[in-house]
Amino acid sequence: MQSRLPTLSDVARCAGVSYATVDRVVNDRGGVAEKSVIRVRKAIDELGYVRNVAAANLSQNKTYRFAAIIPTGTNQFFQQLRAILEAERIRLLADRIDLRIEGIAAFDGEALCERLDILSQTGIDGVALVGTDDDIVAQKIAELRSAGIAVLTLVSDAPNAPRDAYIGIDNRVAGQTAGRLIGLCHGGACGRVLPIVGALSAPDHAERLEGMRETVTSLYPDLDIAPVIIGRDEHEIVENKLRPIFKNSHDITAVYSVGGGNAGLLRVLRSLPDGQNRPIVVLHDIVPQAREALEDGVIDAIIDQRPEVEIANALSCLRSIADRRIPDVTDPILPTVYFKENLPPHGRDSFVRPGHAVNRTASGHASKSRILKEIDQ
Amino acid sequence: MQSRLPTLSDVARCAGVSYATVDRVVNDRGGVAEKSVIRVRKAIDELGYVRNVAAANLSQNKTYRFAAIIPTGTNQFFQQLRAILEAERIRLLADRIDLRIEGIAAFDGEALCERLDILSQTGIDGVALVGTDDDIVAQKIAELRSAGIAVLTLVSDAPNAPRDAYIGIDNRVAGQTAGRLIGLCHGGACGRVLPIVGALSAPDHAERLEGMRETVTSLYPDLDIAPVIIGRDEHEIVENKLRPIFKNSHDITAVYSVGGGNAGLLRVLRSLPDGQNRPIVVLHDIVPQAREALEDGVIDAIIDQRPEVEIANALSCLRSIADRRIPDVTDPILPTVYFKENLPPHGRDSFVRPGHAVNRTASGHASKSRILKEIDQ
DNA sequence: TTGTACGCGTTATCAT
DNA sequence: ATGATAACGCGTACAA
Repeated sequence: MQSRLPTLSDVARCAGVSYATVDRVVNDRGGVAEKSVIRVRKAIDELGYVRNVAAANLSQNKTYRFAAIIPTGTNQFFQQLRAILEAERIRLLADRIDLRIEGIAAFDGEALCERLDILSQTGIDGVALVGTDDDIVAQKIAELRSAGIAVLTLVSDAPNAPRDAYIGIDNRVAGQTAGRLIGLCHGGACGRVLPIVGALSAPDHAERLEGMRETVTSLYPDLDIAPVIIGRDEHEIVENKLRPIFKNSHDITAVYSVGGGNAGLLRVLRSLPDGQNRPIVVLHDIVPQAREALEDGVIDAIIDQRPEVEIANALSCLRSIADRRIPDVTDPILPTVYFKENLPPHGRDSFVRPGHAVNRTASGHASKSRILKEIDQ
Repeated sequence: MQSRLPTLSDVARCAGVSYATVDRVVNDRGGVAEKSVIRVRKAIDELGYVRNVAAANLSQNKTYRFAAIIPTGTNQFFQQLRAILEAERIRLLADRIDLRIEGIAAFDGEALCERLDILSQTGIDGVALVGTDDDIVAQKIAELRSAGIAVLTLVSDAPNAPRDAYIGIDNRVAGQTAGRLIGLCHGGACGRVLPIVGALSAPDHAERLEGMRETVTSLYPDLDIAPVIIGRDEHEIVENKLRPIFKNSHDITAVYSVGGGNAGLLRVLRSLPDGQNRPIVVLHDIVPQAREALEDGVIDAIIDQRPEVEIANALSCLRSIADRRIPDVTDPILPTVYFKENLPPHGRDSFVRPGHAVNRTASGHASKSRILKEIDQ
């Protein structure tokens, strides 16, 4: 029935000390007599004091300055990632988080380093980037962290770099899952799996490939793995490398595409002659074309990394680090398998039905108009 | 470079009106001259004003009072759900959310209604409950909402009840996915699928069963569906009903268990004579025994509903409704397929590596000791 | 070592 | 129709 939770003042009164003393105890600032500490701790326990985060944030009145560096180019997944970030901007501003979204050429460690240099000079609290297996990147990350800037790797880790955290799926596990799926779909028959990657310098691509290889070779010895196609996540390159393979040899029974450029793969699949059985196809990330292909039955499964969850976790983590708090323990992001049946709905429908508590009162309308306005911008 | 975002005072100054007038415009309180409204709107646009939610929350100094009603009993999934909620309590208190966790017999609409009556008298802002297909429950939900209490159904919806929202997976889709998996694993061979449910009055169970039936009958006509076992989510009941079936007939090639009581199923599976091939097994929800079974190869796949995500969404949604805001559009929760390979790690490991920004400063230690203390309780 | 007082941006109330 | 101002709880600068 208590409608008001205890405050630091309540604790001070209960402990018979001043507000400032309680603050010193609570925030470990030191310089407090031992017996005062004990009395304060006791009062906190008795009253069940819990720090009010809204008040704490307000009193500091700090605007966090974060940046996200996302590869540009035709890769639809990164376009989607960028769109999710853009859509979050206003919401984040309401929590006093100022997010810059930067573009950068994919698979280019030098360009990434340059951008990081510029960013660190403009003064930011943290940055999220897509990791590369590249010594100069690891070096630059170390520099940033020495300068007190939080660094997160997103989607793909940066091996040997002292980043604060990696936010993304375990890509080896994703590859193993793909291997399991492909194996299952062969139903004991022989076959040959064709892997497609963007670049082997991208740790996520390399790890997915390795995971698939592990599972297939150990659990499905009747399956063979063809030489890897390297497509730089560009659909033209993928298409051009793939066409001759499907034209000249008919032994490919499965395709595992770990990265982007799948528009090229799909064009090839859709143009296969009727007589030629289409291979089992597993690819990554629900982007529009992949979704269509799954709905049309041109491919069999998509492994997704839930970019919305990744971004939410990354922002929460950046904030915790900037606050010098222990990061919230978020659940690890798991590679998620989608078939035609459990493909998520297009428009991010939620299951919320309109009702009396929403959209009715004056303040309800106020919120609505504000929100609509924000979305327009 | 701006380290301070514009405030309502800034807007007032820019618009040449008082603080209170700006507040009236921003919060649609009315009673403002049209020309003032226009000037304020213009100033807001020019300055890029965004409401500071920390300040807003602080000024209201409201503690939300929510309740969650979770079935008791041996069902491990609900035990897990309860544990997740318990673990969130202190965190929630820091955001001034007071969460009560209540227990109730499973599949018992009357008991649920009684509990809801008691709760509504103690004064709460919102409640989350596991829905039942039951007229008196629908009736009671309507009463609560008329009294201004937000009502969410969690895990299982309540058909025809005017709840504010349903937070959970689409259970028909989950069933369809199970059907697809079972079909794939048969590799074109004939077979007979044995479904196990807790109760058909539970909408989630009924829908999963129906979804599986749809996919199997339409896509895999060589598969037959055996009469449904009703086990009330109790492992002894499940075991007792299952033993004779596996003893007397050897034609079951797959089992789909939509609910709880799987300890009984697993005992039966583990004690099958060596000569008898174990069936393909798909079940729901990663609870310890199911995890072990998947690791041991006793079952083939688990369909999970990510209870942590469900709870996070439910709380966020309750808060929005209590605030009379438009609920955040959260991504729909999707049934997630796990094989042995992509089973999430046990201890909720995150990918965070310790580093300089965390656990070092004085305030870092303060946070740490507080958090550890909270966990002990 | 301990205590006081002000600022943060919003909401709500009271006065004009 | 408009304006002034007191909370709200925490962090912190400064005084004792």
